[in-house]
Amino acid sequence: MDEPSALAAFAALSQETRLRIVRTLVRAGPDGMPAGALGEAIGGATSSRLSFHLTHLEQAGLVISRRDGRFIIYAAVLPALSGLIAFLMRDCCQGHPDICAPAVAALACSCEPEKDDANA
Amino acid sequence: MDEPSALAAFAALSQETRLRIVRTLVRAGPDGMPAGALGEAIGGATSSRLSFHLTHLEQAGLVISRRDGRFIIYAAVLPALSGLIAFLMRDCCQGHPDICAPAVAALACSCEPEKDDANA
DNA sequence: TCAACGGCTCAATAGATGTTGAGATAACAG
DNA sequence: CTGTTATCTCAACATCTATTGAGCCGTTGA
Repeated sequence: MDEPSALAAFAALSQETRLRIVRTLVRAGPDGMPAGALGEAIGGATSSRLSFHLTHLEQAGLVISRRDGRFIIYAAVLPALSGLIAFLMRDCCQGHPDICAPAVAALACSCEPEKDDANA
Repeated sequence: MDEPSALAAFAALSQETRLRIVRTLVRAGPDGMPAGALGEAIGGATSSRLSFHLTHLEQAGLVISRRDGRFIIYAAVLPALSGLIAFLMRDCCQGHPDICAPAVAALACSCEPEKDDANA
């Protein structure tokens, strides 16, 4: 993750429609979901607007697309998201992990939606 | 962390000068550094430009300021940064940690300044 | 082949954003 | 009190960005 990539990613995430798209795709998991369903999930997005934002997100490397019949399936790119924050937090504590430990711990919790379901 | 806050934070980070400010402050640690030194560290920022961006970052909750004599010291707000990615990754694996484990692991490594940073 | 459907592309418009330069404010030293 | 340093404020301008609506492309099934 270099500076231009990070800038592009943050810019992509700084827009309401795009942020909702990414969050919806994160929840959708690795299988992703088609553009149309995405539009319904986030609400009030015309075909053209949705396409514009999806293209923007794909160019920023935050989502990927694949065609399945007449649908186009989009999915979130999790490594891009984590790489983003890694870029931001790099050298955050200069060898003093106690400084940033709370921050890192908060991140790990985002994987556990309250239910302590075991591994898979 | 709610959606409007996250949008403001991502917008704040989507600008080259501001991203550099935040990263410089993250490296500077909890003690922060004065605006002038910050300007020299990131290069080519006039007083007015720097102030504009610092105000923007402070309103987004990513940095805080305090006056020390005739200096104004700025420092990064680490919880805001981690809260940001937690908001983004929430429910990322729906109870299947193996999906997002690599992403989370990448974040934890950002505390170790072992790898050489080739930022642009 | 055709029509229906899902999604994309394009150009124009309106709104948001960053930069600049001059000036103002606050604190310190003499 | 005066000058200097450090930083902020303000208004104008140039630039970038999002939205809209019309139209196009590819896939499917009869």
